[in-house]
Amino acid sequence: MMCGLIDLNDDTVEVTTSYASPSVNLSLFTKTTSSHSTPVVCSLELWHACAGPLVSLPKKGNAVVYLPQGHLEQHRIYDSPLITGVNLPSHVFCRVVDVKLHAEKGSDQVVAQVSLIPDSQLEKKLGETEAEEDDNGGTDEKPTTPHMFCKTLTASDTSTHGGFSVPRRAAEDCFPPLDYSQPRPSQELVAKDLHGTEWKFRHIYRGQPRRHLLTTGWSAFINHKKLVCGDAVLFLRGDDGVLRLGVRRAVQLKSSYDFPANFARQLNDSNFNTIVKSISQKTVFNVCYNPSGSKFIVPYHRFRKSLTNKFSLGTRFNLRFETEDATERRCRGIITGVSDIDPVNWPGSKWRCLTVKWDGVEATRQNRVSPWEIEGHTSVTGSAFNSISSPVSKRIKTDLRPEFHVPEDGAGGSLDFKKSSRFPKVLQGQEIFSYDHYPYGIVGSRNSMISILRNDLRNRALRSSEVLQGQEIVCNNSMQPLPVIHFPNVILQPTYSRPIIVADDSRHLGFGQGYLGQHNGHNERETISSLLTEKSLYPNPNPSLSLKLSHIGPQESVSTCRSSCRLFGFTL
Amino acid sequence: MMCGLIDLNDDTVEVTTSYASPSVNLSLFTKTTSSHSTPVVCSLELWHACAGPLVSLPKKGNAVVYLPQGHLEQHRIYDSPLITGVNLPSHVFCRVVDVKLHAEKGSDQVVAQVSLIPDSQLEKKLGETEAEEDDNGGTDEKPTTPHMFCKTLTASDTSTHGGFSVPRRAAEDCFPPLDYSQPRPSQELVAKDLHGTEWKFRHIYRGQPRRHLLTTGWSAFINHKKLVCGDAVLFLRGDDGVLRLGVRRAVQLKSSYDFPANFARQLNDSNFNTIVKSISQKTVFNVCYNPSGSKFIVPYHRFRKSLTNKFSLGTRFNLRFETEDATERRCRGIITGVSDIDPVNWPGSKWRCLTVKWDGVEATRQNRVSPWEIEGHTSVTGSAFNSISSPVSKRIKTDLRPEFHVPEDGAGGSLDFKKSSRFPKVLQGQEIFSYDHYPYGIVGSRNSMISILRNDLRNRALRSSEVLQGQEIVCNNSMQPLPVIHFPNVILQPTYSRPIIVADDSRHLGFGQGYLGQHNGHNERETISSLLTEKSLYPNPNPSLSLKLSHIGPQESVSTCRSSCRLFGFTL
DNA sequence: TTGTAGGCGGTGTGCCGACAA
DNA sequence: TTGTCGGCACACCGCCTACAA
Repeated sequence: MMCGLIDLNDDTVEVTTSYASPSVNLSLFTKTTSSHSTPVVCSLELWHACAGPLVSLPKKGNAVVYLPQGHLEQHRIYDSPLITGVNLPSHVFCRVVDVKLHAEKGSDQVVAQVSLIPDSQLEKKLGETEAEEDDNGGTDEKPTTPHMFCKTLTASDTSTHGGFSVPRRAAEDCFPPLDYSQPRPSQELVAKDLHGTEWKFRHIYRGQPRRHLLTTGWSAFINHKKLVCGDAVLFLRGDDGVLRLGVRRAVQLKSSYDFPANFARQLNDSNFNTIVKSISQKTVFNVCYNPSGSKFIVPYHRFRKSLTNKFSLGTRFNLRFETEDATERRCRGIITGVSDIDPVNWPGSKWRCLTVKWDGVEATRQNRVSPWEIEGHTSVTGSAFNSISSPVSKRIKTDLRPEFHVPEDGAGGSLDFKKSSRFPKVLQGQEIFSYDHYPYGIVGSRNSMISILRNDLRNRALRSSEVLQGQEIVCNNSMQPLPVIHFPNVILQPTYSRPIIVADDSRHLGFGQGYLGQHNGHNERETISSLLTEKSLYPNPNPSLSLKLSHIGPQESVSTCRSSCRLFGFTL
Repeated sequence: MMCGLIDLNDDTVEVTTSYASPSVNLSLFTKTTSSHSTPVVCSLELWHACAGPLVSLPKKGNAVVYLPQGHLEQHRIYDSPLITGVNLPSHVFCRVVDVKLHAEKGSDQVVAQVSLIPDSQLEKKLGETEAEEDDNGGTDEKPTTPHMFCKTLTASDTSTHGGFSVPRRAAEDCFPPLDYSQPRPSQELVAKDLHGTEWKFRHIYRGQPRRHLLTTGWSAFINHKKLVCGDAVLFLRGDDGVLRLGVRRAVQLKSSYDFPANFARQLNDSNFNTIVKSISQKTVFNVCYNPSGSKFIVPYHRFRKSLTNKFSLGTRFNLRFETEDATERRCRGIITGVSDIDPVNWPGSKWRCLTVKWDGVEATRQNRVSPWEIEGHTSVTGSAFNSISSPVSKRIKTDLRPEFHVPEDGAGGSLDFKKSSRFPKVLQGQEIFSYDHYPYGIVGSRNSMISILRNDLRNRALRSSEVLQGQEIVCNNSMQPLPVIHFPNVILQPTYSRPIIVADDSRHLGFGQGYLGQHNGHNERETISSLLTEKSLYPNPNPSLSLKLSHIGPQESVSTCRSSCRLFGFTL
């Protein structure tokens, strides 16, 4: 289920050592890629822009430590029968033979395929205080200034009712100029995604006051990528003049029909037996490295440094991490213990061997970290949480040069990893939602994600047999099983004439753009689940998801809503 | 990708010999079945009705011959690297341990899972003239008379424009009676398919003259099953009063997204290495037996008999077979040679070892048959092709007892196979199309299959990324890549105000029910392929498959057709 | 008896400017 | 500057009868 192969090699340093060609069978990969036949020469920038600011990748020739334990954790095949009894070292010292960038077909999630070869020389050198290897840190960072912007999709952007509202500066920066002398200038935009697929949009400058809009073509894009309110799109105009676009999801799309394919691919591609064999024979093996998953490939220097660090109980530390909305954040904690997380299978492993206690509200974070993840207590002024509490006035920032910043490297010294530092702040455009600044949007807790709805629900779920998680099948007025979403303790409310969905603690969870019917009026507050059941009655000639609304706001008559729905993924 | 497990065992004779329980890992099967959680107690009749009149299945305890060569042929993994070098006997004598009936999830195609155990006793007995084993031929055929009918779907039946026209006798025979005293009597029908899924339909008796119709719910069924004009549905009311319905496709649906799953399942389920191991160790193994594929499980007696037959060159023979429209037919030929089809891998195999020359128009059939497939020249009066040339006056026949017929067994003696002889003629309802009797339908050559079209094409292909075979992706007026079907040498024509699709030799291939627009008129006859390209231009606000029409019939103004399309599978 | 055509109401989609935050 | 709303055009869906084969 992958395509859009991106060869990173153009951009990497020449590897001084030469390695044998990979011995692992990549036939599955090759087949799948060729079956989609996308010989993509795609933008490295786009991959990194989609990956987010904190994603770092090893480069060809780098020395790294591979942690099988973390790899298994990511792939959730920890309890697979294949794995038990594997006698693998918990830390495998390797050279990076190759790095290839991919994007998952269904979700557009970025993935890197890293080819590693075990290098026992590295383990021997562990104790030595040799000079740092020439990893040639950032010298090859071409000072390209791609014109790009990233915008969190609003309810209107993802509604079936209209198109995409382009921030003015973004349009001027990234899109070809329009002839503003015309009354309604417009042009056709063509943008390539990570897979090399071309998307065409009508770009028009109209309205009073005038603004940039993407109209025709936008809905198809939204549908195809299954984007919902709260996700973000990014446009990027390279020096070659080619317009590219990418996607960053607020919640990782775990498409029901993607999962098995991915699972199979992972099992095949990084089949653990193959990896075990390769490691014992010191031959090249491939791992699929999902940057948003667990970081089981660690720069050698960072790992070595973490070994020399003293982690006494009570030591304070910092940890940088990336939130789901691509914001880089820090949090602080205190080391409370050192112990194996899995003493049976992985005795002596450093993988998440530190138990910690987090400061403040971060207490909900998992209480284990790996030594190389944390940084010594550097004096950071300001609260670690100011990005939450401070009002964010702008939702979008174009990539202006002065805003570049090089992330402080703290104690880790990850110079041998290529950071996505070219677009460090841009992705912060995906701001953390707050009621104050995003009144009709989505409350972005990781576990509450509602989008604007429409009848696609029916099309997609019924015709394509994609039943979404959390849905129940009930018989509705179409007389066929329809997926119905249960919103426990959620109340549907209208805002003006269009409904918004509100949790019973009055948080706004989203709103829809359906039409309010002229049916029997209702003023009571009722939960949606009951309403769905009540409305799922025969006969009703036109099947649609019928919801009753409670009364709120300036709406006089509130009644049944024949909702126009767009709903992709959803947990509550 | 299977569900709808049907246990045949209730209906089979008690097996006298007891066998070890299957040693083959069925976990994949079990998992998949349970994941769909359809603990179906489903009708054996329905399975056989869907399978067609000529499908025969072995029963528990039967003696059979398994031909690995034919198995591999069916699974098209003949050239798989897994298979080379396998040293398997070409004929494996087995006992049937178990038979389980399934239906494929995507296509509703019937499949049987047959568990076999090698039995060397059978091979030893080959030469003996022992009394026939008690296979208990047809004694357990309960004289149930299920009320059923099978109807080939018309263009109107599959159109988005309306519902399903139920033949009167069929409705009276299979559906609960309506209160005809009412002006428009109606009821809700619930019917279970092979998977146990319930489908609900509004059954109404209305119109002038009055007729039975299925309205609400029908479109959803058509969509879900991806049925097109030319396919057939069958309804069956069992003695338990439960209404069931099945599907027979005119052209086997090779859904693009089903295929990989099936392929994987087959590889896993009847993994050839496993089978090879089982045969050498004489343990139970499972094969997925697709009755419409190659018949690689042959009744022991039939196989033995075929060995004793003398097939001298020039011998005339009959062969019964099933056409794609479920009609049982015969054709005649003459034996021209005896030779191994694959002397390298399967020397001495009887699998399709006879080369033959067919009489008349059947010359296009493949020129190899297996000895047990053919029957000696019995005196059959009438042409072998009369079912083609004779006009078929009725498209539907209810299952009236007097119409039962027991198929002649010819020389094969397949008494130890359970035949679907309960509904021998009903499925002939899927008649061979002819222009005379089916003027607006589909010309049913195996390689020309067009259905009514609608915008589902866009929904399904674009949103669900199901691109149909034979389609090309071009940019149309929605500004996104849309699948566009190329009809070489095909001309679109209107009939009254709705278009029909006509081949350039003036055969009607089908028709659509789109609305004719008020755009630029065209009277020329043009091929669709060029029209599609021409109309795929920006700007056009409402994306749809735009076709120009040539002028024909009583339509005054012929112009661009914003077609309402339903198109599932298609080759031309 | 039943296949197809035309009528028509309901509703979803998507482009537009108005308006206000 | 840009998010949302109401209006609107238009196309599709599906239920109905008329008519004719």
